Amino acid sequence: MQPFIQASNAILRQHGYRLTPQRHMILCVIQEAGGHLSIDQILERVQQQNPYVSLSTIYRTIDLLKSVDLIHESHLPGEQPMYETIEGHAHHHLICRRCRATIHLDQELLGNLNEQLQKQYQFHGISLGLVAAGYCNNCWTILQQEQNSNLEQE
Amino acid sequence: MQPFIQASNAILRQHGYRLTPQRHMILCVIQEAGGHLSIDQILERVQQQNPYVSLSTIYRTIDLLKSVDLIHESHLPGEQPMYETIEGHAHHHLICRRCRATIHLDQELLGNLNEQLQKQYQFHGISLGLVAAGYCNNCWTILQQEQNSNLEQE
DNA sequence: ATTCGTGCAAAAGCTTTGCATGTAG
DNA sequence: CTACATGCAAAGCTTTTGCACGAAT
Repeated sequence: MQPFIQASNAILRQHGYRLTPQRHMILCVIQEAGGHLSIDQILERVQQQNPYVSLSTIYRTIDLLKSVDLIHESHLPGEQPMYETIEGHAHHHLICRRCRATIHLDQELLGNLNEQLQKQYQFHGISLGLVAAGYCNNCWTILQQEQNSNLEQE
Repeated sequence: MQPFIQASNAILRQHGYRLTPQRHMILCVIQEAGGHLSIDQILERVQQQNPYVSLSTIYRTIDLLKSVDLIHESHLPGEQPMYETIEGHAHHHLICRRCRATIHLDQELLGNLNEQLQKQYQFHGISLGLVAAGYCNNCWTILQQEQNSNLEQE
């Protein structure tokens, strides 16, 4: 068994939950994807292994995994909520507004911002979420071309 | 008329839209609030001025204002989407998970992150959105007390 | 006259819940 | 045996859409 699953099992048991086959599948699917998965995508991939897993189980499991901090939810404006495993460190995202390509950014980018805010505003248990949206080089070029051809038509 | 409304009007007209009474009210409500407003809160405040404005108008107007970059949407996991005016500069937030107090953070906090990302990933037109969520000092104290009394009951 | 915007009501999603059945400890 | 999990179906929300009326150009 993968160490990731062993660790997850331990955490679940600490909270009084069992690692059922469904929960196991869902965890594996999310981890193997590496990146963001929506509820739909999780359902689809889980059902490839067992078509009888229901959508409500996905929802309930996601809630449960969130509550014990095994997975993290991020919710970009205009998008479905996405889920990914946490595995110890937070991460941030750089997204292309056009092709939706997503680059994962390192926690270090934000330096000591966490402690800074904690001190300055006396907040506790701060979690940071950075979303950077722009246009990747490729899409930027395409957009430029589109603009040019629009101008010519007028 | 406020300069903010004049500017908004100009931007709307540039895109071929009109500044209708409803759109005017919605813009004012969001700007006057200063911080984050949800769809519900916008509807409530708009209807204090005119009870016959419908929810679908709020949705449609919000979509339109987003599309011309007059307002910005942020969507924290487990919360409703929130809206605020942009007014030329990005801003970031520190939010208390319990009392919802919102502190506006300075753009400078993120330093040259923008240029850094631009160079490193060759992205263009990057806008940054930082959301920091935690517990303010007051709520943190209250939560501690609640936890203690829960333990005693068991 | 024609295009744009709104309100209403219905429809469409997405998410949660109640309940009976099944499973693990 | 008891508590926990699941699947199914129904209910609950939030958001979007179709359509007819009204307003602006």
